[in-house]
Amino acid sequence: MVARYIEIKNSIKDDILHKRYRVGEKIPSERELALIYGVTRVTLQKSMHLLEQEGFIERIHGKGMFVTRVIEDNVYMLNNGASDTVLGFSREFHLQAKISSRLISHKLLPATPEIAQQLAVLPGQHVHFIRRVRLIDNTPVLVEDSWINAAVITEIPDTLLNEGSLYEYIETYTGKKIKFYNSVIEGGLFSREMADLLGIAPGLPMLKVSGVTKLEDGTIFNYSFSYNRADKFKIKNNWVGK
Amino acid sequence: MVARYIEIKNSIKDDILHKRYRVGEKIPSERELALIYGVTRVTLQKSMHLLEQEGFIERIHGKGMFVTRVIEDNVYMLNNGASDTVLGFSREFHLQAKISSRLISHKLLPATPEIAQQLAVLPGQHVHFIRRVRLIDNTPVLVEDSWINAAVITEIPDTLLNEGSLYEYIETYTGKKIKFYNSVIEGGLFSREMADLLGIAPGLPMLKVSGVTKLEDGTIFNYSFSYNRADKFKIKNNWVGK
DNA sequence: TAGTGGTCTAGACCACCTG
DNA sequence: AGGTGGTCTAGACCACTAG
Repeated sequence: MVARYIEIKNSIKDDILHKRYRVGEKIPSERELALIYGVTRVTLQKSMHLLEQEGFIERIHGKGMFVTRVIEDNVYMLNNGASDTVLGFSREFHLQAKISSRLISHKLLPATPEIAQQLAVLPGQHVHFIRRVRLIDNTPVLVEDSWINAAVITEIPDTLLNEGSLYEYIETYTGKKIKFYNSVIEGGLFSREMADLLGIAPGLPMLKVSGVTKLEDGTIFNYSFSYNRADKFKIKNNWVGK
Repeated sequence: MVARYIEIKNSIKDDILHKRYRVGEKIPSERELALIYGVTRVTLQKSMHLLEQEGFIERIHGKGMFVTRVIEDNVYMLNNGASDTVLGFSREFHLQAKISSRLISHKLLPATPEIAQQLAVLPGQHVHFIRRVRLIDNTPVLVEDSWINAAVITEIPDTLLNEGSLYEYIETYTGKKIKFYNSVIEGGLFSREMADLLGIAPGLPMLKVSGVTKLEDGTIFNYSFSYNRADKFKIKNNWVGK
């Protein structure tokens, strides 16, 4: 059950990605597009506001809507903001490159006070601890530590952690979509331990992303840290006023 | 002329910040709030979707809307996403701390091809080059290089660059609001040159933010790089699905 | 079943931009 | 003046959650 305004947004995004509209070009007005797609202006506006937030168009009062210059790059974008859903690493990049993982550790542990607080469980409750090195085209690019509430996800097969998408597994396992991802990004340097796992020199620059992931019903299931090679990742940020 | 849904959003945000609603607490339903504020549900929903994006509440289908745990921290947040407008450094932090600047350089130069492309002007057109060290409570925390289209802003007083808010000056100068800020965030290490300007050791971790700033009519007026001490700044990221 | 948020309609008027 | 996006109304029905 996909909302009409999402379908329309994706349809127009497709038109932009397939160059049916060119960069800088004016696309049809709200009233025209509403007629074309057979919806009211309110619905169409929801689509276009989304598309603006995702950085594909600019809406300019009195003038119209224009296709934005798209940033191409040779590094990967964490959070390109161009998705309706929280995808996770595998689903985010699997179309662009070969994604794989090396499982370093997977244990069931009692939650420390800090972990318990972040996962909104009682200290001592069982949580999965998972450490993985993640690779793009067979090059290690990041280390990820995840704590997962074992009351939400009892069983996590190790084969999945080496190959599949954990987020996809959790969505099918729980029957709920992932909706929230609140994260904080910091800059830092790779420690000896992390650098060894990635096969690089310690002291190189790192982007650290930490945060919690929640299902659409508000359940927190994941608290994670990822330590990303700063030469491999950037973060895009499309700020639109009002 | 402030839109009603912005007023309502700010009113409820205020209620949260002043603890009139507590963390985790359920706030009144859309229908109740719409009645209270004397608007329709559609208008009220615009307010609440904004508030969700800014990370103050979570909307949960079938349950209600809940106040989110607010992250407190001893470092400063670049892009806390909690503003309707692009504020710039001075206006972003002046309520939290004493903000000042040290003007290192201010020249009028012909645009290089790269600068010209970013500012959407012809190479050789005049642009302001401004380098400033910016301080929070008298501690240097970042170096910022800005290129500003001199066709949009002819005159920039040096006193302003040492004391005031450049963005505020530009909004009054042009009579237009700043609407777009498209930026890219990277991790890196401080070079000798930058470290000397900040009075720190080279090789310390840095967050580099580069991007262009536009007015509400789409005019690009600023192309800038800022080099931020990674021990002083973080970036918050509230991802909400759909 | 009752209450919640999610989506959508068919209008209306306003503010901004261009010729 | 005519076209554009920005805001807002007064409804309606659907999907999810709880008791």
